[in-house]
Amino acid sequence: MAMPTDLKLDPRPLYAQVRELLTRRISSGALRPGAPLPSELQIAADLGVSHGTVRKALDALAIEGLVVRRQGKGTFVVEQTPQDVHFRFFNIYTADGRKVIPDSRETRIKTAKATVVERRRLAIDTGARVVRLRRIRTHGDQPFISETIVIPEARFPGLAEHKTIPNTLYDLYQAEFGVLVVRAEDQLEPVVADKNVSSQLAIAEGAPLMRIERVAFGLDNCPVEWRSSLCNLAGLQYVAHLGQGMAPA
Amino acid sequence: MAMPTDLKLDPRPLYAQVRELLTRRISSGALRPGAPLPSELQIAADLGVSHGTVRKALDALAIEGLVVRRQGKGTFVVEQTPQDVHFRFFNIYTADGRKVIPDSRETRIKTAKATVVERRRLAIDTGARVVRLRRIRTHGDQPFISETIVIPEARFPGLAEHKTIPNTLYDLYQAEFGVLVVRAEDQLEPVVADKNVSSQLAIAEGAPLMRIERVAFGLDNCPVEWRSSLCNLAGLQYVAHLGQGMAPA
DNA sequence: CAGTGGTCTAGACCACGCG
DNA sequence: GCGTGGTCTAGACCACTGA
Repeated sequence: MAMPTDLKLDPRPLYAQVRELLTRRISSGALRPGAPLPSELQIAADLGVSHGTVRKALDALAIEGLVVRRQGKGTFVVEQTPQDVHFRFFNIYTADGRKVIPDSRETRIKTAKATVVERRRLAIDTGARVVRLRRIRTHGDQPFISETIVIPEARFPGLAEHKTIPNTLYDLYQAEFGVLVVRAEDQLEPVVADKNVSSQLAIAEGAPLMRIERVAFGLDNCPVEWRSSLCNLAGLQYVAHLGQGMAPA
Repeated sequence: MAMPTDLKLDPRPLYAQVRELLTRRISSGALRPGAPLPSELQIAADLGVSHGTVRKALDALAIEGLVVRRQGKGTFVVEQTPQDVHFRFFNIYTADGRKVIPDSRETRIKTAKATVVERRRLAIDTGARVVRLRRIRTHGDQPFISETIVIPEARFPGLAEHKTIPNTLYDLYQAEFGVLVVRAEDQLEPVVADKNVSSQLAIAEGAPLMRIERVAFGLDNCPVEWRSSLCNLAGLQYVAHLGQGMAPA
């Protein structure tokens, strides 16, 4: 709770320093998912800054989705539920605008040395090992996505030995490994089904598929997952929102 | 500048009322694109609220992209340039991560009574007329997108008579018609090229294409444009960002 | 230099959740 | 009733812009 390297020699605004300090406490695991942060007045007193400065830092964390504020109760480290994950990171809708809720089957896990592509996508070193997870996702019992998920073994020790893997992964990442996914980038490309995937998804060769490649980022802004999916949308649609809260890079 | 219906009977927070009042002044055209807003202290004095309250309202408008703040100079109504539009609303990248800068050719314009689909997408009434704009977009002289753009004639009177149509439209919408696009929703779907589009884009029938349908929304949160594009991405990628917020310090 | 937005403070009161 | 976050005020000082 005490002052770390003390304040005024840092040229950045105070609220930015407070924000970063709290971010570190969360990413380090000192504040667990679901845990309450100290109250605004408490933090202000601890750090020797004013109420308003702490508020500005907490508001920023709330906007980033790192923290949840509840009037009358307190401020809590976000605890991703399968519903949260699905709401924030799943973008496929039916023609009448309802979100698709997929299931998973035939999940297989292996570990291996990372390939060149995997190392580049995940920004990891030569020789590092990864966990590869392959599965088929279904919508109303129809298989429609074949996906491969790759994560660095160093961040997820022991995941490959898990007996059962849940349908949504990001809540598992947070609860079991303290890895909070806050942002992701999808790259989309239309392709035609080859022989291999057409048998997996029970469709004709040459049918149009959507290839989605995603890199997901953690609190430290480093990649924590790469996944590549082939989707037989067949009347479903991938929906992207543009223009809200984007700032020039 | 005087107080309109006066403040305290409105149950909403003061800053929200200030924000809405300024939004109305912009969308009504009382404040033109590029025009300076009154200074924070001026607005505070005019409305009889404090500096901080005005600031909170202006910060919100800046985040929404409605307004641009420049330290030492003032706060200005956003003036969309072709570069802004391209940055915020164009999502196609080359394999090595550079944004594609397309050109347009063969632009054709007609007006007509809106079809059922157009009426639903644009939320306009039976019998309303629309302007339809068709064009081919190119990347390095290669045609790669065939698109149809539909806008309600009521919001864009006389656009159909324009001799020349620029490459980016949203800056034209704002400068000529006072329509500011602040948000859009893209629906993506992989398809295969039929005979018609394959000749337009000089590709083989059956080649994989990306179909992108977009509805763009104005300041009043109503749809102002519907566009449907068929894209021969051919190694290019559509990129979508998920989860809010950018990099920690 | 005066005027603008950006940061920070200290304190007030309100609205909510819960015992 | 008490502690929480949510709103609002009044005033201070800094950093930047441009005449």
